[in-house]
Amino acid sequence: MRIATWNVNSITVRLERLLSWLERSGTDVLCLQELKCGPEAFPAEPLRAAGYEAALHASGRWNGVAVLSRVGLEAVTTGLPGAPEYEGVVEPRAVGATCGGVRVWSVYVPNGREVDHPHYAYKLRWLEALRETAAAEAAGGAPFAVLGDFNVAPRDEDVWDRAAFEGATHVTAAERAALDALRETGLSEVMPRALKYDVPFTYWDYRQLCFPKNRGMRIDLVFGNAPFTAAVKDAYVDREERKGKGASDHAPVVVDLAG
DNA sequence: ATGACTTGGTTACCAAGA
Repeated sequence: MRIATWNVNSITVRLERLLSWLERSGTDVLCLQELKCGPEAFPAEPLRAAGYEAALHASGRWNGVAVLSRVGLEAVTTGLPGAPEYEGVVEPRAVGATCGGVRVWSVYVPNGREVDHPHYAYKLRWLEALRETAAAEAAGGAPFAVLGDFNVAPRDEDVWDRAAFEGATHVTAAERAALDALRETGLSEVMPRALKYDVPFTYWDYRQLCFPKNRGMRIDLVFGNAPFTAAVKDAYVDREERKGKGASDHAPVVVDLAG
């Protein structure tokens, strides 16, 4: 089974690329983030025609997540239990589903903006809610994974220049501690191969030729429990999808499971 | 040079992304 996660930065703009990539990659289950559409604008019909059911959590202009599956889609959970509010709103940033016997969550962790911004405290609260859900679901013998845009670089080498991130979000001790707390629920990270260069970055800013210069970040992550990671045969970042006109600023992370 | 793209919406500018 091939499982992937991809922040598409608008499913409306990316639809033709998405359909093309699904066919080319042969992905069975895809976790999507930043749909940037409401449920009325979600392209359920073209995806169904391509063979994919969808579990959706979306509300409009910002955020929005989905799980696409062509191997079954059951036990959908819309939203993270206990998710915190931001400015009075619980944003659509998580959706869970069981696909072909594998329990997956597609997550879009809040950006945080600046370390002294309320969005940063919200990010840490949101990661704590994710930890609680993982603690409730990761135990047991069934494969379980959380995949998505975490907006956290786990290690210093996961950003193109550590000095450029001094004082910035995505690299702070508190954010990395939140990932450590997630690991303590029994999850470990599935480290993808890089198809070029040494570190498998997953995001490159649109500006300043960041992609050609490989000024990237590794912030799209996969955490699985032991039954999930034991089944992993291969994992890589498909940086080819970041190329060309009309690309998302994130590349898909692909995981191949035995069976 | 406190910006350099891209996206969708309170559109001919703005917020947000990271």
